[in-house]
Amino acid sequence: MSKKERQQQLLQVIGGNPFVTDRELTRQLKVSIQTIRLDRMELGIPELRERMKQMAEHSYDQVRSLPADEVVGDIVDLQLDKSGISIFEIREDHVFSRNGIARGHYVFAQANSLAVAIINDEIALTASADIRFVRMVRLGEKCIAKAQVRSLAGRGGKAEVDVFTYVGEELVFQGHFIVYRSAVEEYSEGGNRSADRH
Amino acid sequence: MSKKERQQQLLQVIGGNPFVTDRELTRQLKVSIQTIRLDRMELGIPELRERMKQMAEHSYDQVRSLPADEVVGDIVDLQLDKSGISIFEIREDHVFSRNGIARGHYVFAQANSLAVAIINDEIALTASADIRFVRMVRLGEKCIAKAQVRSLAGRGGKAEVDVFTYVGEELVFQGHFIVYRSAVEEYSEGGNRSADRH
DNA sequence: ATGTTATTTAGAACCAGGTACTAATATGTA
DNA sequence: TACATATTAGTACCTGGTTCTAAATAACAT
Repeated sequence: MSKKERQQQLLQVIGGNPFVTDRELTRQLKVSIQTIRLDRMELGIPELRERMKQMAEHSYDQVRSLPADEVVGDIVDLQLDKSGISIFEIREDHVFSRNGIARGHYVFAQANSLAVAIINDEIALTASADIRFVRMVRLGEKCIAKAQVRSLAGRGGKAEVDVFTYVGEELVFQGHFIVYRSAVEEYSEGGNRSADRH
Repeated sequence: MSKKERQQQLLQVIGGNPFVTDRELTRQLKVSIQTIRLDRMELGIPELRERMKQMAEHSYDQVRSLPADEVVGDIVDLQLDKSGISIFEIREDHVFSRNGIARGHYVFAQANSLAVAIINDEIALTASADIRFVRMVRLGEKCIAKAQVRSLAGRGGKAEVDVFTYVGEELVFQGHFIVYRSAVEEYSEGGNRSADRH
């Protein structure tokens, strides 16, 4: 068996079972452990422990990425159909554990929540958005999102809301949201709106 | 600080960051490494490597047991730098209580997480996104997000990822993500990590 | 065959992050 | 004071490697 063939097989075996040790590989491929290790080097395959670590980190980040908590940002100022401000502090839960940089969807969630809350209607849902993460946000930083309604189609139409999020003076995020609004009664149980928005 | 208090703190610290070594724990709890180890014994907390192994096995089992029926809120298929699938079920926490419609940022979060997870680099961050909420998603519905990498600029560049989210056959969300990627070496312990993922 | 290069194997030193075990030293507490 | 509990110290050992040097083997052309 040629070197290339063997390395292909190596990729296959480790692909099929990433938890295999070099010693087990020597049995399957019938070469010395040094050869296995040289092959791993050449193929850029990390050692078993590193493979497990990466899988663990990946899945750990994954778990934390499904936001479990409801409220994203405290709305400190709200003028319905006009403007609003929300504050959101980046905590451990909101960042990648590797580097302490905030996951984008938390920054988005703050802006989205604000864009929806600002609309004075029974139902307000985001229809589409065009967003840009201007700079990374880090653990401990306080994001201040400022929203402005740009246009309001009559009842049951769409609204356009711009949101700019700052850390201090610095712009970190900007988004242009199209928000559906309708006083449609299909779901409303007649209560006054706004109470359950954040 | 009493033994019980310390052990409570130990549980907390390891719970908050399972990747912590005993040595780091001595710094945080201000006791000797032997005490840390005795505490771990008593509490039945395995060593760091075992913890990582268990996490890795857990996620690996989930990935390879592609049930498509029962799994909730997780990545069920992942081909780094190519494509991925994630499933997320909308529960009470994720909807407006008034009408049972999912808040947009949860749907976005699923897509964003997937778009970032799919990128095979040390650091991957969303730079910008263009998204559309095609139809409302309701309480109890299962969102299946499918991501495809459309382009990959060389190391340290940007990647474009398209994500389409379905409930059953119906498209509910679509997004075009620009994801920053960099193999910044500050954290990398060398080696590419593509070969060992299925 | 001879020299040349590539490939494979061997072996020793070292590392992280532990376990297992023994023993000494606090710190209480009855 | 004596005894028990808690804490610290230290050593030997383990796994699954890395790094390095060096030798043996194979492959190939001249």
